[in-house]
Amino acid sequence: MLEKQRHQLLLDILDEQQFASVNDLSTQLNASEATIRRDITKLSKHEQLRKIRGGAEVLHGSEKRARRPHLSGTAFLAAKEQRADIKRLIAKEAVKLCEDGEFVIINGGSSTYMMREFLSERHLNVLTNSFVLAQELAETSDNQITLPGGELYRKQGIILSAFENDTIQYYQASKMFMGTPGIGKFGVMESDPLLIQTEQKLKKQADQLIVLADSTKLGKRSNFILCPLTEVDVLITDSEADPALVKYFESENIQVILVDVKRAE
Amino acid sequence: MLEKQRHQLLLDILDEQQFASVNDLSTQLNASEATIRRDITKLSKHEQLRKIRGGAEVLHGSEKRARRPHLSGTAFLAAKEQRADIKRLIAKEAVKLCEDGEFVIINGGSSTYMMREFLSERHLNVLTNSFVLAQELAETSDNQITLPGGELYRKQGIILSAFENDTIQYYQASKMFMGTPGIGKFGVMESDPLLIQTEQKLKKQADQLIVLADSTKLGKRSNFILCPLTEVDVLITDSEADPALVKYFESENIQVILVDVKRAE
DNA sequence: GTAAATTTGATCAAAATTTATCATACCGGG
DNA sequence: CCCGGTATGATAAATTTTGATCAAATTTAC
Repeated sequence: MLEKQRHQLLLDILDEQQFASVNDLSTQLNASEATIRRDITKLSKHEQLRKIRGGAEVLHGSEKRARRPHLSGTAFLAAKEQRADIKRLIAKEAVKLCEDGEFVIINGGSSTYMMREFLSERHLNVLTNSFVLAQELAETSDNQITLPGGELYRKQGIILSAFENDTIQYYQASKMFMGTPGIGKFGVMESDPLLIQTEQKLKKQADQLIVLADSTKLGKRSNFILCPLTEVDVLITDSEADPALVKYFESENIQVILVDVKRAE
Repeated sequence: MLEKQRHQLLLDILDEQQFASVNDLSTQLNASEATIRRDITKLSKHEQLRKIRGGAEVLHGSEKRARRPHLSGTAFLAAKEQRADIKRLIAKEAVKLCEDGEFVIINGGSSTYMMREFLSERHLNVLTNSFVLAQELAETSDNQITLPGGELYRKQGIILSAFENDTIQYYQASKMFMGTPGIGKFGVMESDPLLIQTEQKLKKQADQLIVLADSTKLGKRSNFILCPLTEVDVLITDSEADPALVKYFESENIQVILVDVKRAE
């Protein structure tokens, strides 16, 4: 049987039963459990089903991908495909660091946007300047969502918070997750000057700064320095990171978490 | 059986019986009591049921966690269909009052949400606490959009602006468009107490207050008074409005605009 | 009030599931 | 026909879930 065919049958079975175990599917589709698992993993990445322990379940109603992508023209949604699998793993690792009930801050960007998938089952209090992330979380999760006030910046799908006294200053979070275009010895970079102010304000409200940056971002320069390296507590990147740089980051008291590239497709 | 499946069945059983003992469930679901206890503990953490000694009971009504909040299912989107044609005409009339380049404020609600269609061709600067309107305008128009900071209130698809000093106070608009559940001699009403503060703050920043209310809203009471009638400058309603009431509003120096119901179909 | 019965939470070993790894089979292009 | 890439099945190691046991806490019966 062709892979495509098997996927279709698998989805058909799920539609009828709501749930299906790996074992069931393996029997019904004449494939090994390993293959079924790979199928489920792949299909869940394309949001055709939900992967649960022991098998899979259907997505009901609006979770299904009939939904049009929000603010489809934003810069990062276009760039989203690049290294998406690795960013997804990094995002997964980031969400793992959270406890339910915790207050966290998440900035805009493609890496942090990937966190949406893993946040959907969580119950956190999230402050984010990412309008598109807020949209996703509003529709697919029960997380409490807080937005800073400001102007919508369509190019990036985020909210620019221009004023001194705003919602942000009333928020106190234990962690801030920050995606960045580059991080190196000079610090964490930002390419868009309009964002710096908002992101610096966000950072100020969190106890701990966690940077998400795949290995291509390491040592990369960009236009502006957002903050020095000393303010970074944790860096999540992938296993292709230059070991010398990783050592350097660690010597700067940054906890470096590496996700395995090979696990990405 | 899969864990997730068992959880689902457990909740189904509970829905029917209101209460179920650990022993019962263990028999019905073919699982040990230890497992059932773990299930109950987990589900109660997610606020899907209440854990009580000896078993579990359902959560009724308001205790229940608002079910998966598809913003598309917010209260007003459900009510949207009611008198949609008339609301649409009222919204059209409202947008006609705007000049390109103007700064306007729009509150949340089904009437004002209808403005999206007519705003799509315009170039205004819009401040709105309606998250769903902001989404629409972001995707279908070039209007400059500003949002107040605050917490997302899924039930109404709006942002609750809880803090004194926030983005709103920096915004100065020539007009505010306000949808309301009722307007009468006592003033403009609001049914949801959580919204009053935000809407009053919004109102304060606009020179002119324009109320959108189809004829069924006229003379209708609701829970709370948002503002007295003296603060209303324009009322847009439909031709089925009680002429006596219209006269009264006009005598209070309110400009009443009537849209022809017959044009709606 | 005390004793008996029941329920609970904690602990731990067994069972099931997932992930990681590898050898093999398959496929289309040189 | 061989080669590189991909898909598959098998296996081992790591992780999670489960069921059983038991002491502690709570309720019920007397």
